[in-house]
Amino acid sequence: MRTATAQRKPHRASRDAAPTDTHAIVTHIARAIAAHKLPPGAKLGEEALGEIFGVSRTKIRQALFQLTSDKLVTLIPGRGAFVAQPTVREAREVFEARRMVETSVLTAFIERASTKDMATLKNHIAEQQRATDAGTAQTRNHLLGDFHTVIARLAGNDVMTAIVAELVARTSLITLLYQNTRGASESLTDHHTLMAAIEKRDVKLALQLMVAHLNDVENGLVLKEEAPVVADLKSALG
Amino acid sequence: MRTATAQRKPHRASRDAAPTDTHAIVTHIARAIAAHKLPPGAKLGEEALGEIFGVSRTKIRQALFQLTSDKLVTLIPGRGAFVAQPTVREAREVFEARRMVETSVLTAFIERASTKDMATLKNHIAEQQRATDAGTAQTRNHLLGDFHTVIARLAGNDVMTAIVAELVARTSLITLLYQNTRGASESLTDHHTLMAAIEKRDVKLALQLMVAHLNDVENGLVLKEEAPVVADLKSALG
DNA sequence: TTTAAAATTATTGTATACAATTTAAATCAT
DNA sequence: ATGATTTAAATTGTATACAATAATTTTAAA
Repeated sequence: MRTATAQRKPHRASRDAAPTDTHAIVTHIARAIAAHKLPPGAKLGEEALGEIFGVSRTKIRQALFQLTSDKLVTLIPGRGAFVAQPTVREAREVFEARRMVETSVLTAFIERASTKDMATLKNHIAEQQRATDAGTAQTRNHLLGDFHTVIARLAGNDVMTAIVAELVARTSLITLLYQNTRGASESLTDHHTLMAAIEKRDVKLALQLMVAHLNDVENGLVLKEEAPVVADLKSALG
Repeated sequence: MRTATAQRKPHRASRDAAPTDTHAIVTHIARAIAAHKLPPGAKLGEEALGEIFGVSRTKIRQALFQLTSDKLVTLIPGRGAFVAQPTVREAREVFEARRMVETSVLTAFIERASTKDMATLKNHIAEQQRATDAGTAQTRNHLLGDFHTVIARLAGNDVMTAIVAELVARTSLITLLYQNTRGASESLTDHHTLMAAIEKRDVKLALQLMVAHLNDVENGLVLKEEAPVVADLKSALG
């Protein structure tokens, strides 16, 4: 069945470390990007990543392709993979998309939410508060973004949830590249105010607040084409 | 630098056929699915596809991963790739997502469209008409779906355009799986009526018509869990 | 004959080999 | 020295090798 040629170094079937799967690698890198450990423009060398994750280039490649389709990584043919550097135009489009998508999702949530859903959401805000008071910047930022995804999830539409999640991830890259002058505490305040309107099931007010919130974040950015930032790998992926 | 072992059959650098790139493969398979040549549930064997496209499994694999992230293909670990079979729930969610997303996009289009944009859209409908009168079912269906994507593109937001395009592609899979009883001519009529409202820049009416259109398509489906359909490869990818 | 078990064959998952580029370094001319 | 050319090293793109798993067929038992 197979044309036998010459024997080489044997493939090692059982490994010492865990058999890290592709999804884990994608998540790990995505997290590092969201946590601003890997700045926009950073080179993502395949061999280097393979070494870090104890896996061959094959899997790294898969991960990089997936990240590319998530728009977190840019793949330049023959040159390699880099952490994406969304343009000003793309940044504006992502924010517009969020206004469009999240207003619909929020409406659906308010119309459908059970008392339990409301409690879940309030609880999430409490977590955000705790992380802001006494957590790392990384978890705080993650939770602040995750809030929007959670609303989508509780609205009960997985398709919309995936869309929101992708937009939120892209936003975190954007806010790093165009240093937002707006602090995390302002966002948290927005979330509190928004939650109050949601709980009263005041759709009109809630939509107004959501749009205002997204606008404020966008306006807090310095949306000018910047000189690319660069940095190294090994330190970022602890 | 490299540990030389034994020589094997040489890699053929220059090929006889065109050096088909991954994107072309993705498009080709996606088209075949949209054209209903590859029914939901059909097995997508790697070796077989490689033979068809004259390329190794490596590239086929990449293409299948991409199609999986587009939700047109389902990847079962250890078992292989299959044309996706969206569940009833997923189908409903895709339609809800389209109502949410496309109303926002349509509003933006009407507010921003230049006279030229209007003409472009009208021209697209004329194409749809021609394809319905005297074209293949494949191009007709493609154009009927593409109409929605074109509105997004003309609205000027690439992020939203990508989202709409993905939802439209998934819809074509859904309409096959849950045989829609509604004919193409009805959709075309809807498009004509919608265009009239768009041209008058009557946002309220246009939104009403768009939602009604999407609802009618959804209601034309038999949304019951069906027994899987299956079929072969070679014939589908002419 | 029908079912269960074993052996066989085919397919997927992952690593590696090698060609083609691209990047970096070294050499040479101005 | 500075800039252009050549040479060398590293990196990416693609195919292939082999291991592991799943599907299939064959054989054996009931």
